[in-house]
Amino acid sequence: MGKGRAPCCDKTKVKRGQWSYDEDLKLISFINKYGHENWRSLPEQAGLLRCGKSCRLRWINYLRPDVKRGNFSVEEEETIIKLHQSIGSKWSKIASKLPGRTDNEIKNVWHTHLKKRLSSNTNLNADRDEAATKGSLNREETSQESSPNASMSSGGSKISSKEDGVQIGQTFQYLEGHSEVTKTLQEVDKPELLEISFGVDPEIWSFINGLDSFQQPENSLAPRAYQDSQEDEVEKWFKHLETELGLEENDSQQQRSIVMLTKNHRHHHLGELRALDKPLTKP
DNA sequence: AAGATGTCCAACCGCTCTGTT
DNA sequence: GAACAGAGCGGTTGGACATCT
Repeated sequence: MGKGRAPCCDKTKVKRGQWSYDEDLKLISFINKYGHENWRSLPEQAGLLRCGKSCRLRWINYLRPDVKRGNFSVEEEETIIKLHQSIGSKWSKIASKLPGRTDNEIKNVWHTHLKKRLSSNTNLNADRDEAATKGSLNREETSQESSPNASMSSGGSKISSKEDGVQIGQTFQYLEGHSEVTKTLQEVDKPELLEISFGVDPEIWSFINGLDSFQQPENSLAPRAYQDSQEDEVEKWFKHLETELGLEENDSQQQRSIVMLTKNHRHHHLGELRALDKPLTKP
């Protein structure tokens, strides 16, 4: 045992800010191979210039296969409100009652959405109408076509929409500590996620520009079939990228994880396209 | 069209909790 | 029981994006 408390990391030697796709791939492939027994030593072992805490946060809040993204259903929001009233800002406790949701996400939703709603008006119904018209949280944009439960991949009826390569409901394994955990793939591939911003290496764009028919419409709420065809293209791109990064493996578990990652990331990239509002053309 | 302002969310910070020696 | 390391938690912030003027 050393003396005094060691800093969690050397701030001058770690990268901070937005995670890159490469970093995500490294982290997810490392955790799939070796698990995350020790967050402190993980970054070095995984070849990441990141603080262990940062890796942990990234994994838990974003890369973890069972993390559910997208809309909070009315039921989920009401659960948050009720639990917050009873136990206060115990976000991790609240998160434990909402499968697939992270404490950070719940906290954000509370601070940016639910708190205001409660303070301005205690009438939930009136506020829901307001939220719907304002399109708050940019996730309501598809609310007309989705029932409150439509965005939930757990709790309600099991969604089994077919996705390219993976399907909702598909099970897969990954390591958590020393034990192998089997998880069911939840719906993370939501059109509304196109709004999420993501920092992308400019070189990646030059590669994307080489892809045919990968053009983002002005309206990100494109028909589902259109998005699916785009996703096929992006899938090809990610396969190429994995090869380039030397992350391609025969290990089926890892491949599944990478698919998960790519499915998360492609939304970021699509969102980026939308943000840039630039047509992608062949060089 | 462009600057100002508002909103949202990923990530960081620092503290507390828990397990280990 | 004390001291420490590592993990977890909750508050806060910075930056990207959206909307307003």
